[in-house]
Amino acid sequence: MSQLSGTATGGGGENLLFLTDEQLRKGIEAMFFAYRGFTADPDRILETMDYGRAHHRAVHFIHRSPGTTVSNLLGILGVTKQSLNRVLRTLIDDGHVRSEKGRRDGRERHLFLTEKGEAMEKSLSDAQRARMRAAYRAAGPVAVQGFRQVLEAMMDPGLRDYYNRLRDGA
Amino acid sequence: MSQLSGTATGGGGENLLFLTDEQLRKGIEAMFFAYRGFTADPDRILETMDYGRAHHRAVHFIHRSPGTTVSNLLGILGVTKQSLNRVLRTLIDDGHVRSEKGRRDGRERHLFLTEKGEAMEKSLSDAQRARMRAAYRAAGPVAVQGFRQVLEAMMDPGLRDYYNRLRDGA
DNA sequence: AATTTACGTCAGCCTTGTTGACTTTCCAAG
DNA sequence: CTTGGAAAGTCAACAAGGCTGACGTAAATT
Repeated sequence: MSQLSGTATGGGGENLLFLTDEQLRKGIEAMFFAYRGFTADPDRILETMDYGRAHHRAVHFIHRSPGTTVSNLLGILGVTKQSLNRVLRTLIDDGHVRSEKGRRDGRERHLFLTEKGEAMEKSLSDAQRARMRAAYRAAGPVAVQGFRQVLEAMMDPGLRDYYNRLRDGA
Repeated sequence: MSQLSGTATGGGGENLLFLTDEQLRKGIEAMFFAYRGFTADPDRILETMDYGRAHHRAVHFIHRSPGTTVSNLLGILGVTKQSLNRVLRTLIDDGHVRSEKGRRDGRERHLFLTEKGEAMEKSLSDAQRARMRAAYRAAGPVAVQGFRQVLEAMMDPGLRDYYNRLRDGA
């Protein structure tokens, strides 16, 4: 590490004019530990119902975009249809998701949460939002703005498009 | 969505005085998509060497804290010793990691990267840092500050302690 | 001397990802 | 109207990487 960074503000080391490997490494570790926290609460709930993170992801995006198709979901989640199908199968069998044949295009299946599914989604996202809300409150509005900016810049372009399409109401 | 937020700045909707479920959901999705980007580059490299994310995590923290013990690593990674051992076993067999019996406490095993291991770590972290650096550059120093603040607030307290201990040089 | 700690390992199980092959259904273009 | 290709579902087999439980060994602690 160069002596140059010795001039940065003591404790925090917030001088980001040059992005040292040190500072980048801290960001990497922050992502790692924060993601653990991010998933911890829903994970605990999912465990009690014999579901996993994969189910949560599917439920989240079906809730977010009711009537979305399977191939749409495949694109968002980035898994194979066999993998998704296994998860979707159990969700449908358990009465959390309803699959409806497309009226315009009969090959497509449009996915919806049932009332039961919506209730489950709510319990999962309530837990996740609670932590997010606490973090937002603790960090403040300016930090939240920066948080989102950095995350968006980290996404793969293709996924960023998905993200923005969702954001603007797909 | 209440009409009240209609007064927020047009495009961004950055009024975060009340944390709506909408805004929190965007943050949740941002975490999801960004984490995918975060792991994408190392994942591609790891694939070529028959390693997975688990190996990357182990290598990262051994590089970060050379001489760290197995139980230390267990605490940081939050997996069982059987799970970690499987990964560690292959890393040692492949000559990426060296395990050294403790001199003060002979029960402990201190873990180090070999030269080969350091080289691998560098190729992985170079890739990950490149994306992080680009994101930091794109978002700017203020955003980076906020990014870190929110992430830290999202961590579980126990993991936050680990994070800070690492941060301040363990 | 007995107990506890740190580590390693065997065996078996589960989730969630993968590939490959095959079928059904249906839209659209020739 | 036929045919090609897209969307979906399914079967089978496999791998990574989690997990639990049980057991063994060396070394520190009491």
